Amino acid sequence: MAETGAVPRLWDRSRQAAREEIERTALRLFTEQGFDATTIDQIVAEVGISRRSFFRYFGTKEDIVLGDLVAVGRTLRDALAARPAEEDPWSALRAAFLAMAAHGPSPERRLTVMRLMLTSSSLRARHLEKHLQWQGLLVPLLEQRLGVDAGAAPDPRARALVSAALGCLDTALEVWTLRDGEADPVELYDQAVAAVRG
Amino acid sequence: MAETGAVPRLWDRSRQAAREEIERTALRLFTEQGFDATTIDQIVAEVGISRRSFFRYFGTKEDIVLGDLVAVGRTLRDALAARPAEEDPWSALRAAFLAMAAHGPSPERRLTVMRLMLTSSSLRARHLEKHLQWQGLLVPLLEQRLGVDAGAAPDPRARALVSAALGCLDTALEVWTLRDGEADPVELYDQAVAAVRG
DNA sequence: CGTCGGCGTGGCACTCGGTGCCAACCTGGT
DNA sequence: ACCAGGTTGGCACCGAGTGCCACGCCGACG
Repeated sequence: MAETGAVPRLWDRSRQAAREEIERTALRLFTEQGFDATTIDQIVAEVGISRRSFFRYFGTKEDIVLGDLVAVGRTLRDALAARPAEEDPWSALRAAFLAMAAHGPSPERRLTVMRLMLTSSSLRARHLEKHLQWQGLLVPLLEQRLGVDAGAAPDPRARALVSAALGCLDTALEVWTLRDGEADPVELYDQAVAAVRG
Repeated sequence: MAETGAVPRLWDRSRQAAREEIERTALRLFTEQGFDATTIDQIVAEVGISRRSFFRYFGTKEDIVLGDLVAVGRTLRDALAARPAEEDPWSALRAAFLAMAAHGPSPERRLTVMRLMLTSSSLRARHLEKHLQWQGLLVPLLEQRLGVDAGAAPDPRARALVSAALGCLDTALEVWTLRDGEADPVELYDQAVAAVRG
């Protein structure tokens, strides 16, 4: 009860190992037969754990693929908060995305995940929900940056900026995936932003 | 077998009436107790039809609120296709949105729907899926407009533009809802676009 | 007028994702 | 040896959907 999160306790390691084994097996099945066509029962049968235990590692089936959305959102928010206040919104958001990307998974894993996302609409939907969560974290920071009065009537500007920037990010990653990871994601993002700001 | 869809047959009217009654009852329950907390069983019990029949009127629970996403998408695509080819993308998309809005529901109904959407994440997710469908319809038109070679490697520009514009639309409607429908949605949309293109 | 055929409907059984609850168990500390 | 916290698995259960089939209403046709 005294301490939480600071010291990684012993069993954390085996727990992490179990998580990773579930993840590996599940991703293999997903790519083999498709995300929607793969059932939880299949996964737990191959891993050798019970259905019930599976849900102690992953809250939902989509979480296996999407990972910890909240944690990534927090690093994104922190990265944005760390940018100088005078920086214009698009530059600040771009820098924050770059900082987040540094903490992300390997390109191969990201490619696998993105390929799955392009084929399963339920997965896409959850992914978009994640972006909404991020929006909730980023909008206040951007409103502060724009000098919006927090007490006044809701203002569309910060929301629209965050939404557009996340849209550019998604677009860049989607095109990157369609090109089998051959192109530079940052360049694709910049092209997307340039087209939007036209 | 000879004819489909052209002549509205007799029973279409009562079928339409049934649909509307389900819709009314469901929307009332949703606003009273929340979307997620309302079960299909509750709805069908109040309307007096069977569970099985409900699913012949609405494919999913979310469809009651969201309506026919595909049909709206088609009118949106047609409206965009009808714009002159020289028009710049943002203006063309704006005009297409306005044309779509003319075919939309009443402001009260839209306000109810939007309020529900702001409270249920599953509803939001399906709504975003709908936008993805729209994106699939609009992107080819916009690529043609931008002179993108359809056979070449995927290009992020048209995708980003559509995504950003839809984001602005959503933002405008969200803020409009947060202001209880008092503001002018078109003005909010223009503010959103201006902030993005800043 | 009787019957045939199409169509909506209801009911049943089933799948799948997800949750609450509880008993068994392992493991480390006293 | 015993206790406590945490893990696991099994069971029952819920809610959204789907496939299948039998019933019943209706209009058409002989």
